[in-house]
Amino acid sequence: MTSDAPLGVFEEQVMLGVIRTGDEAYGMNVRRELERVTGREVSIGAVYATLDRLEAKGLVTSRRAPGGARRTFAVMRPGMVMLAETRAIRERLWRGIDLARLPVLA
Amino acid sequence: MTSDAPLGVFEEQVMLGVIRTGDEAYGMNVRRELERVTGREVSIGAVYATLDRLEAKGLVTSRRAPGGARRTFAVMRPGMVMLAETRAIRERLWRGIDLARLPVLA
DNA sequence: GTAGAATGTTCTACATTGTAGAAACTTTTC
DNA sequence: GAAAAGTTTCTACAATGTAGAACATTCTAC
Repeated sequence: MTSDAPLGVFEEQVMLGVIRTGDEAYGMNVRRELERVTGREVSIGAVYATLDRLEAKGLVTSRRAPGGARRTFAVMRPGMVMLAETRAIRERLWRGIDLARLPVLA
Repeated sequence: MTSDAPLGVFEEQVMLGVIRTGDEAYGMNVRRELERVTGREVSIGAVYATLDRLEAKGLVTSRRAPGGARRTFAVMRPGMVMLAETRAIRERLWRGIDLARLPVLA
């Protein structure tokens, strides 16, 4: 149940971007969605490199409409599991921490 | 308000580990806390390498009790800010996503 | 007080992930 | 059918993740 090798932060973001854009999840669109939601610039190269790596790991699939230019992606079950695990672990680490009530140095 | 360069996942974990262990936040202890909470093995080298990088970025400080062996760490204000930002962005990306109700391929 | 065990830190080396941007390819528009 | 717009691929490098052995310090028992 606990597949090893944690997701990197950008990997997680990209997967979430794919899920968020649903049917329309091709590279450029994922990029746009990520920029929209995070408010940060995302280079297109970064998106594809990450998508390719996720696909190589079997967390994501891609297909291209016959004779089409766009390559659309979808998150596969193992990807979902990874996302869930990643989140659960983080949840536990954050539990009980309230940054606002914390003594700070400098 | 939005300092650039996102935190890596292990960087975030280590900072949370430092916060969690409070006064007792020296390397070995942070490691133990991380293993306890995440349920995964963490190599001590990884912890220190990360701690050193975080210190180099000014997100964390360390000091050693005079003539003591242990080096204890604490998260500094910029580190807190980073943690908060990292979390906020992720929150936005996850908002509205429910992994349980999602069509999956394979 | 000293040898050995236990605890803790540093160092080195390499694997994986993050990132940018130009090149190449497709589709659309005129 | 050529230029423009949109999309993907490729290449190269930077930053982060990771392991483990070497080294230093403290503790314990004698």
